[in-house]
Amino acid sequence: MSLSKTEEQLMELIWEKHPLYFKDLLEAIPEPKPAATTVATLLKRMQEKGFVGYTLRGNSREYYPLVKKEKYFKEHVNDLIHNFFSGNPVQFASFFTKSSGLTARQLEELKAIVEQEIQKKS
Amino acid sequence: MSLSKTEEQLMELIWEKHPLYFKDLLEAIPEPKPAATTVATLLKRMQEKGFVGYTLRGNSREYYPLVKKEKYFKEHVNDLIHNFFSGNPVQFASFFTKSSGLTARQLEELKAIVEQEIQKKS
DNA sequence: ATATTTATTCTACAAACATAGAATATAAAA
DNA sequence: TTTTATATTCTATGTTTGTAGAATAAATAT
Repeated sequence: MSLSKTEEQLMELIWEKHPLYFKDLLEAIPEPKPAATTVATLLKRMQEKGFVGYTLRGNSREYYPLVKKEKYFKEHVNDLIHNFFSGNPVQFASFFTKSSGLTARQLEELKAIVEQEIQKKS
Repeated sequence: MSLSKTEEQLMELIWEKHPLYFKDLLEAIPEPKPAATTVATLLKRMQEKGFVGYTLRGNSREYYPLVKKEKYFKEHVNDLIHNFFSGNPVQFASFFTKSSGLTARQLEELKAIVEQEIQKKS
C-alpha cells in the first residue's frame, strides 16, 4: 500500500514535526488550508495504511510516523530508477547530474561526497 | 495533468520505441499483458492528457511522445527533491549516493561523470 | 465475397482519492 | 452549567484510475 500525492504531503509534515497533535498538523499545513475534516480523513486513511500511529496522552492523540522517511524515500527512488532507467542507478545518477543544473560549487560538493563513499568501500 | 503509474509504464515504452504502432506497443508490454482494450484506453487517456500524439500513415496510426522523457523526468525529480529535501538538490544527491548501495566501481563511474560536468562548467 | 484479424471507440464498473458536511464526544470557557 | 471550541468518526459525492467487454470499422486472409 502506498500514499497518494496529498497524503504524502501530510506525511512530510509528520516526519518533520513529530510527535504532533492534530492541531499542530493543521497549523503546519500551508495555505490554502483544506477543511479540517479533510485532513482528518486523510490522516485516518494514513493510519489504516499503516503509515501513522499515535500515543494517547491523557485524552489527546499524539501522532507519529510508523515508516521512516529514509525507507519511504528509497523505495520511491527505486521506482523511479526502475521506471525510467531500467533499474540502472548509475544511469539515473548520471542523468540527474547532467540535467539538474547544479552549479560548479555544488558539483564539487557532490564529488566530495562520492569520494567519501569510495573511501568507505575500500 | 500528470500520468498515473500505469500510464507512466506505457509512456516509458513509447519513449523507448517511438515511433510505434499499436501492435508494437502491445508487443513491448511485458507479461502478464493486460487486455488490448485496456491498453487502448490508457493510450487514449494519454492522448487526451497531451502526452502522446500520432501521425496517420495510410490508415494506421504511428504514435509518438509529445513530451520529452528528460522534461518529464526532471519534473518528477524536482517534485521528489521538493517534497523530501526542501528543494535542495545536493542534499538529494548526497542521500542517494549514500543510500543506493552503489559498488565501488559504480561510484568511480559516478565520480567520473561528476568530474566531466565540472569540466564543462569551467 | 465472406470470414477473420486488428485497431479504435464507447460504455461500464469497481476501487482509490480529494474533499467536506453531519453527527458525536469531549474539553475548555463563560 | 450551558455554550463554545476541538478532535474524531461517519457518511457522501464527484473525479480519477485500472480494467475490460461490446460495437464498429477497416484490412487481410481464405
